Amino acid sequence: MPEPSPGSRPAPRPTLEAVAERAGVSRATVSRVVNGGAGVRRPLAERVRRAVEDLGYVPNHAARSLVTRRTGAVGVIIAEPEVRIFSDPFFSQQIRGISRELTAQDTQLVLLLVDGPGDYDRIGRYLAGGHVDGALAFSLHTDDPIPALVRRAALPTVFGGRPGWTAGADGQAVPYVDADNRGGARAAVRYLCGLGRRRIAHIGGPPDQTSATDRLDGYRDVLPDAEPELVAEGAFTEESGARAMERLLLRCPDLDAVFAANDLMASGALGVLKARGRSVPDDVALVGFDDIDPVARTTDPPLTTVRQDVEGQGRLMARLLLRGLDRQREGGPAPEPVITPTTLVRRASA
Amino acid sequence: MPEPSPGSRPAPRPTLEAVAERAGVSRATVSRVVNGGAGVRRPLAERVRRAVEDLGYVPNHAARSLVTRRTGAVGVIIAEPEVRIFSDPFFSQQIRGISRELTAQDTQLVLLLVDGPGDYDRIGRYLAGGHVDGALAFSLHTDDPIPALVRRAALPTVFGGRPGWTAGADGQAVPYVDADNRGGARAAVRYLCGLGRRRIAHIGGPPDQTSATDRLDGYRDVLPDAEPELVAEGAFTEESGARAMERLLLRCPDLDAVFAANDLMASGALGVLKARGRSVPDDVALVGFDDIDPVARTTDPPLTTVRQDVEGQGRLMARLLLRGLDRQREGGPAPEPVITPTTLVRRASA
DNA sequence: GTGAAAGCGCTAACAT
DNA sequence: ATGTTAGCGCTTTCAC
Repeated sequence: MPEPSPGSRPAPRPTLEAVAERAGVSRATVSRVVNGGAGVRRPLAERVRRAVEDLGYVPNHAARSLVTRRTGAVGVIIAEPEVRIFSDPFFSQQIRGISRELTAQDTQLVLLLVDGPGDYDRIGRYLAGGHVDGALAFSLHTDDPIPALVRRAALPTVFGGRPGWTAGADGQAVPYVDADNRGGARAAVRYLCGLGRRRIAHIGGPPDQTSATDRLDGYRDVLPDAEPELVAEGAFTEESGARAMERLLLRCPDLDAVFAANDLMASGALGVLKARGRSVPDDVALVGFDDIDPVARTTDPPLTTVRQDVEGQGRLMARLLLRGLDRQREGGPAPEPVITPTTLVRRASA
Repeated sequence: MPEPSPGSRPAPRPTLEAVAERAGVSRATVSRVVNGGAGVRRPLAERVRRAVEDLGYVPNHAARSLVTRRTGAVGVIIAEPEVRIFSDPFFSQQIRGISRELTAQDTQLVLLLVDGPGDYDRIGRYLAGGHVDGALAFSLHTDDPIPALVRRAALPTVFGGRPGWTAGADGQAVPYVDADNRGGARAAVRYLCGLGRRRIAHIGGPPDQTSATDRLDGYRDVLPDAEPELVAEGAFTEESGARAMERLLLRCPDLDAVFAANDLMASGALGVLKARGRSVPDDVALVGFDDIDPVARTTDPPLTTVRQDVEGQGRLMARLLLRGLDRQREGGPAPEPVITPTTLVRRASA
């Protein structure tokens, strides 16, 4: 029986050579056909394709990589502070977007989880080791060691979210994809103004994340004269939003609107508002940010919020990197940052 | 200035050859040193190591892979029905465990997200393409196409969770890692019995997942004569647990205990019980399964539940695969399944 | 348009 | 213990 018995070695995969022989052509011709078939006459190409099919030929990636000097893989770095990413729908969507785009470009996604401070070393070596053609990283905090790593590895990298340090040490622009946080915040606050609200508070995120500071900046763009008491700092968690809301209520009992820097905090704030007997949106109008999937539409009332296309951002990150690879290979410039638009989604909370 | 100007090509990486020349030895010797240095005299090895250091030599992975026929990477397949995995703490922990183990073994994690039925084809080609040495897959449903793929690709694979089909088409055992679902369920139900409960109901998971059927089997092991009315089917979601609880209450108003096949459903059931005025644990004792992180300890009352070490399972999957790789390479047998123990965690709900 | 030939950087026999 | 040598499977000039 030709059935491989449990103890037999795996069958050796057919090589270009084998295909060439079967098709009665040279290896070079097969190679051309396999790689798009440019410059090969139809009948020949057909014969080759048939031979490939018959033999079940699959190109050997290592051999190809050895000569092309491309791995066809990119690393996605997920740093320690973000280990929870997988529980965060935000990241999961972004990864999904990245995966979609990479897949479409026949590029592999190598997941690099940073699992502790000691891991940065390992990741750095890996990146420098030429295992991947480029990297994607999420730059959440200003003191992240990742940027230095990829810089040292001289590896093309695109960041998700505007990095805290805007330019590299050598003045090169750092490529990143980010939502228009500032513009979205402006839209939210303007909307509240348009509703006739006069005492508009803000619950901000942690000041070491640009998404938080950018949204705060947007708030200030519209309300440059807002009293400092109207701004409370949270940590992007529901709990922290609740605490911030309590402080705000204490400091400014007369507030009539709140713009929270994300939906989670908005949800926390909503709970406190209701518990304190303030009706939303009648007494206090509430706007969030992100339009995060279950949260924003399942609160009571559902949240008016600023939507950003997270999956699209992921796709964009991958696309930017892949485009940049070809260019940088030729010594071209790194790709420019991309800011994706946001839209205000009206629901019942404002 | 030796600083690479923005328009310069990336510096070519030093090769074995360069190191050999600098150290005044042959390529073979350098190779030996780089790969552990067995059989090379101290002083020589030292000289080589210094040269490696000086030149910043990093082995070319493609070249090595070409000759060793190992890629040093494994694919982690995540199928469409589980796209939410990233929001599921269960999977995120498992991935973390996998990542930890692979990292420790210097093996890369290539993430393969199946993004639709059409993707199975692509994944199949990829797996057959020799890009990875093995695969890790989660076999949630009985009709999953993944098993067929890896089988066709003749790729060593370890499953997370017992697959629905216990043996391969050729009678080979399928390697997997799973919690002792049946034993854990038995422990839970026995515990309820020990509490003096006499009408113990069960909320089961979807019957096409072995984790659900195994837990049901465990329940039946202890209560072989339980009336069918005491068993309701859920879908492992909080909502489905609530619905199942409602049905149970209708059919068996006199029940005094519930064993739910996971914590999410237990949480849903808890809500219904409280809404119906049944106090937990006084009127109805409740036990869950998984000890899922925020859920089990934050319900009111906190859940008594069956804990499984999910991260450990992930690590085990990776370890099993890597060990199996070496063996199977020599035509050895696939690794045996591993069942990890569960422990009953007593909290306030039972 | 097609083929011949020269490597890509490395490991593993095989010599010594 | 170390060096020599022959490829691994592929792409890519360069002739024809």
